[in-house]
Amino acid sequence: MSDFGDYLRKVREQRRAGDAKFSVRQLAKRVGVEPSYLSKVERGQQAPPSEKTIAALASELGEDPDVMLALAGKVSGELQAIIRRRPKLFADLIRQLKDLPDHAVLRLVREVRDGDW
Amino acid sequence: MSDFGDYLRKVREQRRAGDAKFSVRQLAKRVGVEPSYLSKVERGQQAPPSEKTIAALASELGEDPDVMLALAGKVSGELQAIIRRRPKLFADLIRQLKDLPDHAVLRLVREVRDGDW
DNA sequence: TCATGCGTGTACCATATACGACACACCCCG
DNA sequence: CGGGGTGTGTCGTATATGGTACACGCATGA
Repeated sequence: MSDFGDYLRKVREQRRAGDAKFSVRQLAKRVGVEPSYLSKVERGQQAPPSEKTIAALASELGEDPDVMLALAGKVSGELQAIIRRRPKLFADLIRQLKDLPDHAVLRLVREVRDGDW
Repeated sequence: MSDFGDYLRKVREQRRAGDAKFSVRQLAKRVGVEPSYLSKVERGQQAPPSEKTIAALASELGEDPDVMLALAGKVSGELQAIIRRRPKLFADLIRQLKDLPDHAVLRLVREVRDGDW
């Protein structure tokens, strides 16, 4: 049940179909880890990498870092820092939004972006 | 520069002024850790405890767990799980709210709470 | 045939996290 | 003066995290 590994493998193989630069070995090299390590991660024999490594993978693969981190069971340190600055405020808000449907949350995002906030 | 330790000590000593049950030893016992450990945490000789222990401390002291976790440099696993379920949505929203003043965010919280969402 | 690249198996490891165990010196009060 | 409670110093440690190092067998193409 390695969500992260399965996803990583799937994406990498897709990229690889059109570009040999996406072999385990070459990707590992660009990302800065050992090929055997990356291989184990893909097969779920190894827990997902650190945030730093995941970010590098996402960047190389053209994927969303937040999504990949989520699959790894993590939340980016940057987001955590934002929350920590105003813990009550953000904790309340997030809990309120927990069960709201996507479109409602999205509406909020847009409202904030476009509004005179 | 131990934010967490200083805060903990301050709060505990306040409670202690009116109730001897808030000695290091007795609080430690209720919380389920060794007194020497708690003492070191208060003085910043020891990194802040785990989320579980912080939650127990907050509960015993009548403090907000999210605030104490924030002082410890953490974000509750519960909140992280909410974010992980819809990473893009929440990541976008949180980043948008990053520099908004408190009252604006608060307005949002209320809006969601009261609205026909 | 042989160098090159591929994915992977095995073994090992450095650092961080989150504490526990125990003893010591001090103070109070009965 | 002794028994209980107080805070703290020292030492040790189990587990998790996030990897590295190296070798093996297979494929492929020159």
